[in-house]
Amino acid sequence: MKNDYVFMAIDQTKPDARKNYTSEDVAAIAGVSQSTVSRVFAGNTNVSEKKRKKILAAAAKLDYKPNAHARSLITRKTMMIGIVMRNIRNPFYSAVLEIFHNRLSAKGYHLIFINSENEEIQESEITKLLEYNVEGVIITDALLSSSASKSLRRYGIAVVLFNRYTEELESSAVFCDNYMAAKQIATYLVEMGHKSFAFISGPSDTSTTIDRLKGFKEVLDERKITDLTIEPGNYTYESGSRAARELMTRNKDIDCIFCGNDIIALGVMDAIRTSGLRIPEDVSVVGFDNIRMSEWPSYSLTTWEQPLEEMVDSAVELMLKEIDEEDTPSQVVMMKGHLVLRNSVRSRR
Amino acid sequence: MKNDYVFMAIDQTKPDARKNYTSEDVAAIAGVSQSTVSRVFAGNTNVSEKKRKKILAAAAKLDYKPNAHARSLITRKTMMIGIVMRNIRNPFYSAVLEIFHNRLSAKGYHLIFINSENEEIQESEITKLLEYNVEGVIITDALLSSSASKSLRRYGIAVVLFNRYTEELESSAVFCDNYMAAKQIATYLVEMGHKSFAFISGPSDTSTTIDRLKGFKEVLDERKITDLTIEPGNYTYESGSRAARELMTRNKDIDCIFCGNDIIALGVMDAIRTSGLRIPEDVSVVGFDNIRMSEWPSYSLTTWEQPLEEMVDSAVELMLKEIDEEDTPSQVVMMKGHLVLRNSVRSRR
DNA sequence: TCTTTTTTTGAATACGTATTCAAAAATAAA
DNA sequence: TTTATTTTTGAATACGTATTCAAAAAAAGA
Repeated sequence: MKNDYVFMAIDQTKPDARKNYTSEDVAAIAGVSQSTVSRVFAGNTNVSEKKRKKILAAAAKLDYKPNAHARSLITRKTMMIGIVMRNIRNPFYSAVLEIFHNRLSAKGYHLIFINSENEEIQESEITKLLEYNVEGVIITDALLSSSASKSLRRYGIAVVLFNRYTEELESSAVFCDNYMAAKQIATYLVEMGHKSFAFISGPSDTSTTIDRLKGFKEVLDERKITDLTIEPGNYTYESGSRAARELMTRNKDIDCIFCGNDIIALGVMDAIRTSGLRIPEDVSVVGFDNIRMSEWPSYSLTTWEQPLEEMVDSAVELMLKEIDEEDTPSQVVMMKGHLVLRNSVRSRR
Repeated sequence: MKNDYVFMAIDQTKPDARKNYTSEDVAAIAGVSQSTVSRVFAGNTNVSEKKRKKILAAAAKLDYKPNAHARSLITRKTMMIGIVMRNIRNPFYSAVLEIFHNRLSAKGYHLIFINSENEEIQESEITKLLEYNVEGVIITDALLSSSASKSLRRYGIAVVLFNRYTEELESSAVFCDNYMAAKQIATYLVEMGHKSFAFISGPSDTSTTIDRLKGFKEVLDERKITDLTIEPGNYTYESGSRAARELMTRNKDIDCIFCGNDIIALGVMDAIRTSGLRIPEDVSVVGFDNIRMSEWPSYSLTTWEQPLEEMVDSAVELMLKEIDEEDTPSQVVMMKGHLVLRNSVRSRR
């Protein structure tokens, strides 16, 4: 009963579902050969103005549109790019998708969207992309299985990892300097007088988590601070609040928490406040990403801004270069970003 | 200086970028004809087990994958569906995208993702989809221009509107019964003793906004309540907080706000709290959608749940039916959903 | 005017697959 | 065994475009 369907049939006379018109049909009407029609639509200049006019008129009459599959069969250009995303529900990646789409569609490319749950994209998930002859594949927040990577390389398909990095795959990548960022965050927290530290990670085998933890720990080690609790998470709100509850029941003294990303941080803040503690008075929280929500007054989260647009621009640039030029070596671009100070951290001095 | 690039060239010897193997190559190795190879990969049963084995072995050796474009050229099935979305940054629609992908990819379809800023999708935005011969187009949170709609119909492409509806376009649609939902919400607020009402709308020409406002107003009219302020918004957080500030400077007495969607409601709540008022003690707030954030303790928003999964399932069902069957009349499915009570509304009795 | 050069054009072909149709092979029936 | 029937196979073709190549037309030069 909860969700009743209400069907209303609309009487609709469909126009006779005719076969799609082809360049041949246009040619017949315009009184030219198929070749000439093709030349017009391929942007070839060697067509007399008179015939071009005629052809365009005929095409308009039929609402003719060239068949992209037939075209790509012969040009070997599909103008399609696969984008494989994990975590599309994370606002950071919604934004990533939007920006990638805007940039690439401006260049005439089309995106085949693939959502994956896997930390490591399997070959089966991309064989469809191979069958469609995409010219490139963008992978966000995930890695490729080595067989998938090999397959892509075999087919000569450009690959760019976004926000992940691994030496083994030998593919291009764009990401933030997570190591340096974490060092800077740790330094900031130490200098604000914090004594007892916690880090809530993403999946422990991701480069982002590894680098962020490494940088964070290194600074504490330098200062001979040993009071660091590491709590596992998986880059979701729920894992953040779970981790925070866990921390609070086990260790009452923690005075600052560095979260693997913003969405974790929001979960952490909500859980801490629910337990009756205040932020930043009792506990300081720092995130990573600077998603839009982090500046909402309910959170006002101090966080690390990843230069999203520049990162995407850079990834697109790498991708197009790999597509256009024959033997581009894979490149890695690391960006800095910067700390955004808000109200989730307080000095403890 | 802010975002320095750090380039590291990785020396990488690409395997000789060879031409893709074709069914002909596989046939040569397996010692059969191209036709037989094709039969194996098209799932045709009339192939002897012996040759099938040989062919699969040869294909595996070459890492052969059939060319989807050549295939679709002849079968007239592309297994591609276009999904045109507005507002992908709204968590509601991120979820929509994820679910559509999961359902459709399970059925073997691939999504071409298109992001649009427009309330009304223009023909130019979908000509690419036509060129690629997508078998269907899903439009979320937007409508089609009449020429775009005509073009799709001309090409015999299935169209399903998601969360929007218009009689003019004569296309299938799936959406919530916004009118009834709004009536129920209004009734609830009235019965909780509220006296001074506000509605923050989406774009004023969208069916969702029109229906929600209509239902809401109708209930107030029935009860002879005239104290209703309508504030324009555009289904974003910012428009929500702006509208709330506007309301509060103009009208101090408002004791409840019905928001066009959840993301508006979050903006409203933050703005109200920032001004020093409390929710629900001073003002009640109701949203629409039941996105995940609405249950976060910082908000705990009372809202209308749209049965997301069922809606997508239904849209997929309509789409597949239109694709498979020749002359399906367009259908409209309206779902109910239900009110989710949380802590953003208080009784004023 | 005629010749040479350049531009425009169409016929033919290739892209990589699925499918038709008739021949060949295998199987069943007699 | 021979004949009838079914299954498997390959040659040929179609899908709709871009491109090559040679011929035709137009323009430029003499």
